[in-house]
Amino acid sequence: MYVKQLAKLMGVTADTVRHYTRVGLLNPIRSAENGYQEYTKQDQQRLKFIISSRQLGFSLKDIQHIIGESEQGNCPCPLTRKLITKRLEETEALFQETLKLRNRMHAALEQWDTSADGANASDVCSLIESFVDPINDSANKEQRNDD
Amino acid sequence: MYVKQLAKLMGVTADTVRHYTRVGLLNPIRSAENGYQEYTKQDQQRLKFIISSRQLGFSLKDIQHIIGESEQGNCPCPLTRKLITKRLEETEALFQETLKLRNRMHAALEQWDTSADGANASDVCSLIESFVDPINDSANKEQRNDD
DNA sequence: ATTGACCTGTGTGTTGCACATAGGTTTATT
DNA sequence: AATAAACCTATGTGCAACACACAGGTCAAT
Repeated sequence: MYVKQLAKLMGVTADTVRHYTRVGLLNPIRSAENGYQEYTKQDQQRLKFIISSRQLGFSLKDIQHIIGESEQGNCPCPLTRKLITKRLEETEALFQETLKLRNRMHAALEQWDTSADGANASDVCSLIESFVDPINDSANKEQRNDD
Repeated sequence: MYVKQLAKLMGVTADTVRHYTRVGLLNPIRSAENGYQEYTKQDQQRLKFIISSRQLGFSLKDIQHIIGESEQGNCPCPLTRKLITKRLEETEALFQETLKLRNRMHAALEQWDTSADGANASDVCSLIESFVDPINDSANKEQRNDD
């Protein structure tokens, strides 16, 4: 089975399969005849595992470590638990940051709705330069208490 | 003013200032004496603009375009409005994806709380391989209607 | 034999910096 | 003045997870 076929079968791109191969997560056999990578059922199962792991937020390096543990005969589950805890913290942080960014962007669009282009004196773009974040604005600091 | 001083003054790292310089967003003058980059008040204002723009979700390339418009004598505000609309869509998408990922991770931790390590037959990690996403599980599809 | 469609591996680009390195400058000390 | 320590600089490279461009190989139909 060549790269494209495996990719299609598993619902990813051929480039993704090649990438996993390059970093050593998949180990196809190089055909002596045409130099193509031949993927086996094992690779297919492995790819399935990678996709599942990615969906749970593990990095490719995480997956390498987990597979490494397993291949050394150790139970990888403790490592898996430890890693997902760390990734969850990161995801939580990203979530909060993205939420705040989204709110800032909404606030900007609202402010810009009622302000004409180039109304203010500015050097580059009056919209951006005159935007004031309603959350971090010092006039609103009475609402918060974390400084 | 050298790179470190400007960076400290504006609350970013020297590497960040160097990066902005490398991509052409800042235009310091190279001292003929020691080869160092000399930043002026103009660069300082420009950096302030960049930081504000980044906080609103603009990419460095967006900022380049906005500045380019401004330097060509055009009002960059229409472009700014257009760009932030696109970025907001992306941020919204990222937000939703991050939210779903977070939920999946929480669900996994819950499932794994009550399942012992290596309890299932598996090839790499029983936890990951036996995890079933409660949202995308076919048994729960009656709750959704988007397929 | 030849055309065209499709496939392959390899190399490079993407984003926004952080880090490593080698060397220059400044300050303090002897 | 010489020297050492502390600090600074520019430049090159690394990171994550692929996507894309490129040159060429393969296969079926003509």
